[in-house]
Amino acid sequence: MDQPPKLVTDLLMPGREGGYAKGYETRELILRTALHILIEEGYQAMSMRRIAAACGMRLGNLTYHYPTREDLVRELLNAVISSYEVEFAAIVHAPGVPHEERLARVCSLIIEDIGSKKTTRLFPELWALANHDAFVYERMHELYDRARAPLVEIIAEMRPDLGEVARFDLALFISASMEGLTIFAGYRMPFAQRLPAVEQVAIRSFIDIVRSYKPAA
Amino acid sequence: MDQPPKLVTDLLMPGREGGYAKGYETRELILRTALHILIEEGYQAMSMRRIAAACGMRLGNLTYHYPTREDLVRELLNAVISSYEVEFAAIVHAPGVPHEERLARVCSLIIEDIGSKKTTRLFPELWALANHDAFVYERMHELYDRARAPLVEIIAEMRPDLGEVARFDLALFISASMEGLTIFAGYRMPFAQRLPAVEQVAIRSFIDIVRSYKPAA
DNA sequence: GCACAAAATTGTCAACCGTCCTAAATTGGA
DNA sequence: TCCAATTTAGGACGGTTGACAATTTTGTGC
Repeated sequence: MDQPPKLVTDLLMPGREGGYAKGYETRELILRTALHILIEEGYQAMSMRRIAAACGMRLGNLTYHYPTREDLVRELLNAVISSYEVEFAAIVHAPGVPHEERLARVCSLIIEDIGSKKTTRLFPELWALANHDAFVYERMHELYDRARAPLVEIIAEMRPDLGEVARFDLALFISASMEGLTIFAGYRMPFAQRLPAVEQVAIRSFIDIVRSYKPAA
Repeated sequence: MDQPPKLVTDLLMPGREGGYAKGYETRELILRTALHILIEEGYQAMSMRRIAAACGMRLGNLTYHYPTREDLVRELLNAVISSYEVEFAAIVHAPGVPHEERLARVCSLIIEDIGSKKTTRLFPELWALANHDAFVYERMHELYDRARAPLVEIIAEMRPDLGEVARFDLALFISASMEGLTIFAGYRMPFAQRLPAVEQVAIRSFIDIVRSYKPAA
């Protein structure tokens, strides 16, 4: 009742090479549990002992699979971000649909995702971590590059007259606008109720600016 | 060289009642140092010992002024947010200036602030904390309420035909759009260089949507 | 079912954390 | 100047953290 059933896998781990099947399942359990703690209680609550306990295993076993906390965080980040990446890769094309409608659909998907508990909780943690951790910074912005790609593509079709830089600036603005909604209208945020309405405002605004934008002389 | 001289006080402490002047200065040093660590190294690095050491004082002394870490965090948050609140309160009025120009100026100020190191580093920390700390959540959204007020006011003047809800949705979208820029074009973010250009896109977009918005029937 | 790699257990380590307490030094006002 | 209020020093407590080593149990391919 707290959250509708998830539509996408929220964790995408690299295939296993060697090792037992049990070990792979255990690592999956570990990352899934770690993500759960991260979402529910935040980054600092996600300690090795806390994860191990929540998995019903001993600390030594956890450190067997992930020798250091940094190893675990890296793997978790890779798995989580990979799942977003395949999601974005899937929504790129919709042949026969007008450009503006495609823009609206892509934005709608992203904004609805922002309303989910996972995204509302996870990304602010990443934003904070990225400011003090080069690996998180790198990996996170890699994800955003891929998320922006469909926008750049659609904008290019709507405005072939624009230069690449101007198209990019538009996509950047649109992407940033949507991310900003997280804090105000994300899951259990004070204006979560307004998310559908603001989504309409946003999409109208995005279509307008892409249609009418004239780069500075 | 790392940052231009700050234009506003970045800390606003409540006036002292009783007590010596020395103590007030010490508390100010403590909060200023804590803020510095928070910005440079993140929330979890901001430990009592770390703060005390950076202040050149003993732990016992720090705990005299702020008995618990929670006390310190509360005071720090109040001081930091208060300084933003006076900043916003100051930019409300500009008589004789056209509405659209006023909207542009307010947004310009906010976006330029987003480009500062302090804001780029501080707010993502707040966003993450707010998800797991009721006090931070409350205080932060209180700040955003005040930051949105000037926008609502200007929108009301530009669009007296709109209902309150529609005006609010517009202001919410505009506010969220700007905050979202933090992650992409804030201080030392990958597209910090594009901030001035995106600012122009944003402001044009905001003016357009406020001018043309028609609420759903 | 055997042998061996993989997985899981158990216990220890130094480092750090927030909190608390007492004694000394300093300060500011009468 | 003197005294009380305030500030600082210094240490100790219990608890948590990440990392590590030695050991036992388990799973799988042969």
